[in-house]
Amino acid sequence: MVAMKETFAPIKKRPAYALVFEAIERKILAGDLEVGAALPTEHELCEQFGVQRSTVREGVRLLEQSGLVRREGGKRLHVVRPRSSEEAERARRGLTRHGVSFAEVWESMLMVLPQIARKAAMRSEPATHEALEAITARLREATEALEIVELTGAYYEAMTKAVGNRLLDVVLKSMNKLTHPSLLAVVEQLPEPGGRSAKMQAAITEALRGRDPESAARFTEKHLTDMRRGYAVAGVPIDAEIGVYEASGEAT
Amino acid sequence: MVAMKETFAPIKKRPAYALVFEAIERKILAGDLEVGAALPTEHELCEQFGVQRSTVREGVRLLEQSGLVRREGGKRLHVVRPRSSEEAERARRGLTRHGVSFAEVWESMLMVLPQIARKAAMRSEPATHEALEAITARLREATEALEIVELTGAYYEAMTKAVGNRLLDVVLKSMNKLTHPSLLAVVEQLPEPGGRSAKMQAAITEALRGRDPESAARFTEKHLTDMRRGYAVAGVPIDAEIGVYEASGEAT
DNA sequence: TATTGTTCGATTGTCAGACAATCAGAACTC
DNA sequence: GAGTTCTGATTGTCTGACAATCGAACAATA
Repeated sequence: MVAMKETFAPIKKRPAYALVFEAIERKILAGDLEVGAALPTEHELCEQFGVQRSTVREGVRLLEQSGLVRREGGKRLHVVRPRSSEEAERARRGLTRHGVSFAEVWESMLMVLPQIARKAAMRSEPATHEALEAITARLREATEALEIVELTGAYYEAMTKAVGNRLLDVVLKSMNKLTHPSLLAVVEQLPEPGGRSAKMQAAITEALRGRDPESAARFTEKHLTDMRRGYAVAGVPIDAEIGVYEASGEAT
Repeated sequence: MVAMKETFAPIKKRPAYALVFEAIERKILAGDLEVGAALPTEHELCEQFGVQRSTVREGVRLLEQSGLVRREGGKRLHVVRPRSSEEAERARRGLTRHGVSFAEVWESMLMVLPQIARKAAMRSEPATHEALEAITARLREATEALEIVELTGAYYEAMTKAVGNRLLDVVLKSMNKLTHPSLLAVVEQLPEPGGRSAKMQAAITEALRGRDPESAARFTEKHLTDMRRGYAVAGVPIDAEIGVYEASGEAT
C-alpha cells in the first residue's frame, strides 16, 4: 500500500555536544560574543546548558577546531578573529585531503594571479613597492631552497595584500601553501633558481610602480609559466596528488 | 641586565586529547587509514593510546570537526573524502568570520568567473551543455527567489565542473555561498529577476558550445556586472560584512 | 626596591566507572 | 524463508573525583 507521501521530515536527534557547539557558535557569529571576549567557564556552561562537563568539553573541542576560539595559555577560551594565514591553512588541509593535484593548483594560480597583478597595478602605493623590493633584495641573496620558496610566496602575498581584498588574500595564501612542497622540490634541483625569479619580480614591481596593469599581468604570467617549466626540468610530477606537508612560517 | 638571548624555545606541553587528534590525523593523511575505512572503537583507542575514554572522545571531536571523519549513522566513525561542497562550506564559515564584505566577494568573482568560462569553453562537452540548458530551463520557470538564486549558482557551478579543476570547484562554491544571502535579498526586490539571467545563461551556453572562450568570458562578465547593478537598484549594501546565514542544499 | 618564594582559589585536563539508547547481527519462531 | 526477538557491541551521557597549572595576592629575602 502507498502510505502518505512526504508527510514527515526525518527526525534528527543530534548529540548534546553538537548542540552545545552550535549554540555557542551562533552566539559568536551573531556578534553576541565579541572578538577577544572570554567564554564562560566550563562549569558555568554546564549549568547554563544543563549538561555534564564532559559533554560541554566535547562541544568546546568542536569550537576549538573550527577556529572560533583559542586557548590563550592553558587558560580560558577567548573568541578570536582568525588570521588569513590560518584560514588558508585550514583550506590547504581540506584541499589536500580532497586530492587536489599540483596541476590543478597551478592552473588556478595562472588564472588568478595575473588578475591580481592587474588590480595591484591600479591600487598599489609606494609603501607596497618598497616592501616588494625588499623581498626581492632578500631573494637575490637567498641560497637556501626553503628561503627562496618562501620569499617567492611572500612576494605574491604582499602584492595581493595591496589589492585590499581579504578573500583574495586567503585564496592566494592557500594556493601558495599548496604549491609549497612541490616548489621546494623544484628549487632544490635547479641551478641558480632565485636569480631568474628576482628579475621577474623586479619587472613586475616596476610595472606596478608605473601603474601598468597589462605589463604586471604579463610578467606575472610569464613568471608562473617559467616556474611551471621548472617542474618539467626538475622532473617533479605535476599530476600527483598533494600529499602531507608540514607547514612553517607565520604571517598576518 | 640583558639575559641570554633566545636561548630556549618555549616548551610546549600539549593536552593528551590534542595528541590523540594529531596521531589519528597523521595516520589518515599518510593514507594509512584509507577513505571509507572505519576507525577503531573508542575502547580500542583508549587501550592503544593509554588514555581514558573521555580524552579519546575529545580528540575525536577535533577530528570530526576538521572534516576527516564522519559518523555514518549513530555508528562507528569512518574516514571520508570530503565533498567539495563541504570544503566550500567550511571556507564560507571561515571567511564570514574573517569579516569579508560582499564587495570583496564580488570583485573576486569578477576576476575568476570569466576565466573559468574561458576554460570551460575550451573543455566542455555536449553533456555539460545539456546540463546547463536544463538549469536555464528551470530558471525560466522559477518564481521563488530562493530557487532563482540557487539555479543561478548551480549554473556556474556546473560550468566550473566542466573545467575539471577541483580547486576551482571549491573556490567558486565558496563564493557562491558567500553571495547567497545578499543575492537573495536582491532577487526578492527586483521585478522579473530570472528572465534576464536566463537570457545571459543561454548566451553563455551558446558560446561554450561554439568553443568561443572570449564570448563566454564576456557574457559571464556582463552577467556579473548586471547582477552587481541589481544591488544598487535593490538598495542592498555591498560593503557590509557578510553575516550569519543558514545554508541549504546539497551537492557533490 | 626588585626579585623571589608561598599560598590559595579558580580552572582546566584527566581519570575511573556507570548506565541508557541504539544498531547489527545472531538466534529463534512460525 | 520471512518475520520477530534476543543479545552484544558501541556510542552518548552522567557522576564524581583528583592532579596540574595559572593569576593574583602576599610575604620574605637580598
